[in-house]
Amino acid sequence: MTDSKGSTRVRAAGAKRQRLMSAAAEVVHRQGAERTTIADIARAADVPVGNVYYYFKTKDELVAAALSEHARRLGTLTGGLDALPDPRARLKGLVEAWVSQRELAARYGCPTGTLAAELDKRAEGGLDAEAGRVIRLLLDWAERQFRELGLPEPDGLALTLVGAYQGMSLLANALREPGVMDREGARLLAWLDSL
Amino acid sequence: MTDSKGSTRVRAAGAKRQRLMSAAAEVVHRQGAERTTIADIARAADVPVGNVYYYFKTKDELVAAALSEHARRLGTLTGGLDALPDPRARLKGLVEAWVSQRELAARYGCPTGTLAAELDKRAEGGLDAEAGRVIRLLLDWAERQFRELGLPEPDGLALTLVGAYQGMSLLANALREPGVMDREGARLLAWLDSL
Amino acid sequence: MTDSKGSTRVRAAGAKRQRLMSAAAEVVHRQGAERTTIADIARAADVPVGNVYYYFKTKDELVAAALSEHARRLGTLTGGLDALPDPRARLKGLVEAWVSQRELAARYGCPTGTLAAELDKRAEGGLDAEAGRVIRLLLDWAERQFRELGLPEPDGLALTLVGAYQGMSLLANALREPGVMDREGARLLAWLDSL
Amino acid sequence: MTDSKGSTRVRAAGAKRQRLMSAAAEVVHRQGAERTTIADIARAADVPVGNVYYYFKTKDELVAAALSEHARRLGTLTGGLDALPDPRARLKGLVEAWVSQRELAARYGCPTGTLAAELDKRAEGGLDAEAGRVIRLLLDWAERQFRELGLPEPDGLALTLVGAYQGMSLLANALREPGVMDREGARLLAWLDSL
DNA sequence: TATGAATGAGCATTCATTCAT
DNA sequence: GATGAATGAATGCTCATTCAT
Repeated sequence: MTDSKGSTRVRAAGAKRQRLMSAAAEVVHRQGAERTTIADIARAADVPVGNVYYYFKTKDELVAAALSEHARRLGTLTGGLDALPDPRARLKGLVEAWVSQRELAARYGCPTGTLAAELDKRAEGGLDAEAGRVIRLLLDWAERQFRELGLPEPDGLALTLVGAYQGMSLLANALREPGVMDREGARLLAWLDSL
Repeated sequence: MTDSKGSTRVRAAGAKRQRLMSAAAEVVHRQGAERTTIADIARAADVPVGNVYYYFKTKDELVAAALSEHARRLGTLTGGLDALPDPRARLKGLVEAWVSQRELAARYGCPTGTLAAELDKRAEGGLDAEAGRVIRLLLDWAERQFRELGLPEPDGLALTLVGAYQGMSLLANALREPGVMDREGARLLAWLDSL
Repeated sequence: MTDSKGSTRVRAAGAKRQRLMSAAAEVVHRQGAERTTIADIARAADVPVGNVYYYFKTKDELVAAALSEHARRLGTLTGGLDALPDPRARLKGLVEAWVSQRELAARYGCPTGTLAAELDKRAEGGLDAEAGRVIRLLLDWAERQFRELGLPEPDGLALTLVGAYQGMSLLANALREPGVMDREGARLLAWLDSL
Repeated sequence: MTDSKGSTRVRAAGAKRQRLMSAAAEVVHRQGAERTTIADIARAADVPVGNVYYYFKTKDELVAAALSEHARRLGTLTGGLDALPDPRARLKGLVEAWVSQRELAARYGCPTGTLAAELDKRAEGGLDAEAGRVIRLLLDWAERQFRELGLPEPDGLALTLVGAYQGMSLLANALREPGVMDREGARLLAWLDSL
């Protein structure tokens, strides 16, 4: 019931860190990593600029944090889908989740995909590999569903599915047409049913 | 055979501008628009920094030039394919061209796609729409082929084809696996044959 | 006598800002706004260049600060004169103050006047109007004195007085003759007595 | 009657030079010397940038040319007034000429005065002295008229007259009020009559 | 002479990162 | 831990001047 100052502080500190990660995820998705300044993120998280460095030693660490925040959100999504008994239903649920984000996708693209594309242009840091790892998480989850369905080459199917998602997000974004998400989403659902 | 002084100068000037466009296309593809400095492009084109501004008034104009250079190359590619009598063969030729670029795609992604993703995060300038327009060129070309084949919803098929390309490029890039291009390329060829 | 850390910091920060304003006022008066670089002001204020932007977001803001510094000094001058009981004595005190600055005027002109002339050539920014406002302060003060003397058309008299000051400063400056200030100053004193 | 190519060329060259001087006078008056680029003047004179340097070796020479163009125009004005039999009428004619330029003065100030103020802030070049010389021409002319009227201290009267002109131009400009020119102009006319 | 093109020094501004308290 | 302030390297862009023809 009582909170020692210490634990309050720790909790507050943890909250601050989380606030920074969340803000980083949002702002970086919207503006891209390169155009996002530490000050942007600090402002969004309502944390003084000088204080950010207590939680993240470099900007790259903050970008990595944004990435892992997106991974966490992806985990929450697939974790929820795992409750469904049918693997096919899980995959279709994933596609439906994508389509439900159509507006965001048309405006800013897939958070992980666009970040991956951006980070892959960097020579230094190793952040590029990090983005690949998050995408691999998604691929692995999809592959598990396809395998559970007993389909051949579940890894190839996962590649096709996730590739289609990245492609449709990019097109919706580049053309600024959320409708692309609906159209391609419907096609993917039909495809999943046909397997 | 002989060159008047005048035409030499004009040709040289044109050559320099072309050299800058080409350099911009390459460097921007490799480093991204944001991380590319005017100096980078100037160095790659072997042009003094100050002179770049004689040809392009702003960095944005140079990025636009890079984009249109990619559009030009795309035009060259599809223009060549147009010589083929069969639309299906043209589409398959396109996919094969994509696959043949697997190494570049795995390292830097699709030039137009990654640039579109980057530019779409900008509020100012009209550069974002510009990238969309280049992608639309590709979509339109593909749609024409599908229509010539007498297939229903040629625009949707084009969306699926180009989307698959963007997706596979992004995955190959994020995972640093050129093999993705081969695998998905083969699938696309089979799909085209099945239509 | 003792300074808490906080107040020291605040005072130091305020002192730095003031130092920048003061340096800007001086350097801009000497070199003109256009020929003055941020580095010039930073050097004069003994502040690292990059730090200047913590206090003033643009060069224009610094020029505006220089202007308001001059307005402040003008306010100090007229404020001191307000202590005199006789309005005529106040006006003559103003003229005497001008004459006492003869060397500075002959070298660099009236700070506000020359700045106004320079800024009025700019289309952008609202800085031109700003200079006019400072001059209006002087006009208004003079008008109040003339009105208190019960003279007709006090605004016209103020215009004549301030105009004469601007004119003599400009001539003294253009001819590099401080004597112009003495000569015209004496005439103004006689004129004030004759009213 | 016949024009050899040579003389045509010379005449054309002279015309070009004059066009440049005239353009320089106008543009520098409007934008100030510092904000005026060689390209601005070249454009206004319809002369290719590279060619400007054939007529004026440096930008400073062009500014000096602008100054001497203003001196020439001043000479034309006073030369015209010299035709009047009465010196007082000449002086009043000068004031009336000033007032007739009220709009220009309110917008850009006196060409010579503002240029003098700007150039006097320069250490190098000696252009500053040049501006003083043009103003001296005006002072001398006015002094001659006052002397011819048999008035004491004609040089002081000239100083007062020209100073008033500079002052009213500056105020009209700073306040953006052409009315200042009318008001002070009327006062000067009355003053001339009272002498 | 005429002219488009070339050159490089200089400047305002941004921003990640560090420091002092 | 918290915070405003400090720091300096980097970058886009301008422009007077020069060059090649």
